[in-house]
Amino acid sequence: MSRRRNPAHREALLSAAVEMIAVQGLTVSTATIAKQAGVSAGTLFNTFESKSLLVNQLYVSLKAEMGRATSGGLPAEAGPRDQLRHVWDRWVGWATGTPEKRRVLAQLDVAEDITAESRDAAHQALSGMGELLERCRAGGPMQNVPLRFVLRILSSIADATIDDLIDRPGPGSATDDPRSSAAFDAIWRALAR
Amino acid sequence: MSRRRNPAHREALLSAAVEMIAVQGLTVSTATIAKQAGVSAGTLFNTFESKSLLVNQLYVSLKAEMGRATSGGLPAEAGPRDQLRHVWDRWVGWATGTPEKRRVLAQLDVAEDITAESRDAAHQALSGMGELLERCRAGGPMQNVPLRFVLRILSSIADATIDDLIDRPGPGSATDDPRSSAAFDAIWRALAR
Amino acid sequence: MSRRRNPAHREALLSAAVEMIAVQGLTVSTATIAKQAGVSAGTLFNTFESKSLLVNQLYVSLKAEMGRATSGGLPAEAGPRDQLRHVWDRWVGWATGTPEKRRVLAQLDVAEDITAESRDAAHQALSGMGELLERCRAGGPMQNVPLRFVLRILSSIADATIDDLIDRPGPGSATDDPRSSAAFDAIWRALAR
Amino acid sequence: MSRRRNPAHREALLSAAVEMIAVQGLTVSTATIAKQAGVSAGTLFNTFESKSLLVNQLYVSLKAEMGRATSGGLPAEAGPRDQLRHVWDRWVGWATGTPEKRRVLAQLDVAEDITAESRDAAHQALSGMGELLERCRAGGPMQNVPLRFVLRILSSIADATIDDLIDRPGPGSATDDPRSSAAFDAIWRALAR
DNA sequence: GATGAATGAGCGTTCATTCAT
DNA sequence: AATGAATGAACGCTCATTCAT
Repeated sequence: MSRRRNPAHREALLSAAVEMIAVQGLTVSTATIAKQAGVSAGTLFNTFESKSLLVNQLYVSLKAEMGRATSGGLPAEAGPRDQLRHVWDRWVGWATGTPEKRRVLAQLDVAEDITAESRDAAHQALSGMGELLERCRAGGPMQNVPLRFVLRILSSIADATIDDLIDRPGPGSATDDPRSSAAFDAIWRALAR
Repeated sequence: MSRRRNPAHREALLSAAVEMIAVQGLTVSTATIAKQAGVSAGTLFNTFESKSLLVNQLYVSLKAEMGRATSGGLPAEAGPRDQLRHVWDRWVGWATGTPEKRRVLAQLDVAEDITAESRDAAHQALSGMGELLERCRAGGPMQNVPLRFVLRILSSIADATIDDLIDRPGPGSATDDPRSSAAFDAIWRALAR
Repeated sequence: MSRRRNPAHREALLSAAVEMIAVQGLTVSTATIAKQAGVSAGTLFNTFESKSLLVNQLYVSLKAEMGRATSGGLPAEAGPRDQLRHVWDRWVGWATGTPEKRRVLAQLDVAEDITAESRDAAHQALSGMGELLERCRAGGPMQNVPLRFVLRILSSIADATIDDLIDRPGPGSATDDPRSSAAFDAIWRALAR
Repeated sequence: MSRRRNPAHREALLSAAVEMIAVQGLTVSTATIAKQAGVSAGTLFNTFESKSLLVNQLYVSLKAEMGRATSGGLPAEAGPRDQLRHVWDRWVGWATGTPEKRRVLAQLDVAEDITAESRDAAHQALSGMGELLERCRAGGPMQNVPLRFVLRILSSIADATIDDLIDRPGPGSATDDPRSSAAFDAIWRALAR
């Protein structure tokens, strides 16, 4: 008999994990996650095999969601700056819109038991940005360091900006906040000729 | 006269905590830390009262060490750029020189049970940079966002740079690595007029 | 369908607690109780939530058992003296028949972490005797002190008698032991007109 | 070199033990007792060798104190009833006057690690009452049970009376409380012809 | 002798995981 | 497949006792 896992369980458990990890950290018990998801302790392990695997898949899944949220609707006609700004706005918008997920990702980024494979898979999520970034830095001061490094710097600035916007929300939308614009300008000045 | 408290224990425990947290994460057992420090389980609790307090004091102490490593020997005569570069080089040099401590700080930065008081104390560590940063951004594009935000961006770039240098060590010293210079240039372009 | 909670565990744990507390006192470890009950350490806490709760429920349960053992089969037609003697015989018979339970009750009676609620619940166990006692003392020398006080005196005499019968068992049945009769006579003379 | 134990330590530790056991039960730590006594943890063990020994000596010492408090000033000319009443009043007076000591004795009476030797020594404390009790019961209904048993019954009534007077203090002095008189009358009726 | 830091066995409790139902 | 009771290793922490000072 094949174990047909109920896909609704998978989603419910991942959502529950986000909610509970956001509040209690990675030390939440599997029992707490299962209860929040409305399934039994056993079902969690039928669905994910181990807590570690659940956490790894959550990591990949959140990064993928972030990639998806960030990449759509790119204005094809626009120049690189406007395109990057578009990505930036979507990035900031998504993350400040789901602070729990951002919070969880911040924990997973430094978590011990996220495997190298998961980290690789997660990096794919932003790989769509690679080509754009390449165009942005062409001829600029960061043209001679690895693209991976540029992406890392960019991500760190994005995360810092997002965390500041979450910790100290401004009066308007996060995307229009002066901090978001200032950070984007900084990036652009750092990258472009 | 009573047996005197061995002052080396405190340092030994903090060092052991760095070593073991770097490898196993914050979930290392107090028994493991004590054993690594060469003292008994009881002595850990004589010295720190709780694991949480040990971790908090470790956080404050590492941040303070980082602050000290970063702040000394500033060339008084030099302009802001050279001064900031001086700080940058020391920062990168210290963190790449003690990758375990950097790794532990990355975990503590997002840890659940670091108290607000500890975070405040930790922020003092970089406060010496505040005035310098103020001079660097004067008249520049980041003059209108909170200094705290600028510091946050700066720190995130430093951490990203350091982590990349640690993950993929270059052939020479970290300070002379092109990534370090590129990141510093990026910061300077982001900050200054 | 889930695995069903084994209802025998609760009884096994309470029995094991009686056996081990009788021998080692209230400081027995939960591990010892669980092992004696033939269940795992975890099951003890699935069943009772804390050691303190186990101990409280044991107290209430032993008092209730004592109440039940004491109260049945009262000869309705008989006079107060014969009725009280009936209760007395059952009381002495039950307690000397399960010296471990008597021993445990003696410890729980003075235990620090028996709650007021548990003590209240326990008092209900002897409340059935209240009315009978009221009839016994009517017009007698103890008619003007609180009934609670009379019950306390009566209980203390019973316990002292039982403890002596347990410590120094006589040749025959405890109920027929001259000490039991002497103590009952003492009570009757103390109470009745 | 002989270990001259400072006798002041002994008294201070026994007093501290009474105070702390009365509040926290027999599980008080030796450190707590030592601190309350104003001596170091080490001195407690220089003075008593083990916690168990401290507790045993405390038991014997409290019983002895009770015996002394109870026995003095017996009116030589008086009849047995008045003499017993004299003892009774002193007993109730002493115990209600030092409720902490009574509380501690109640715990020690059922404690696991009070040795048989300590219990024997403790019984000596009331042995002075033996002869008086013998005279009181002569020709009475309790003349044919062991004196030890009579003493046990008497003690249990005294303790029950004292505990009730402590738990629910009356308006006047404990000795004049109707419960004290009622209990004494009960004893007298139980004992005497 | 007095001190109190050091010790380590032992505690109550948790929780990832298993498995009978 | 789904359940949740059962498991037992592991945890943070305590405390009677020892021993260097």
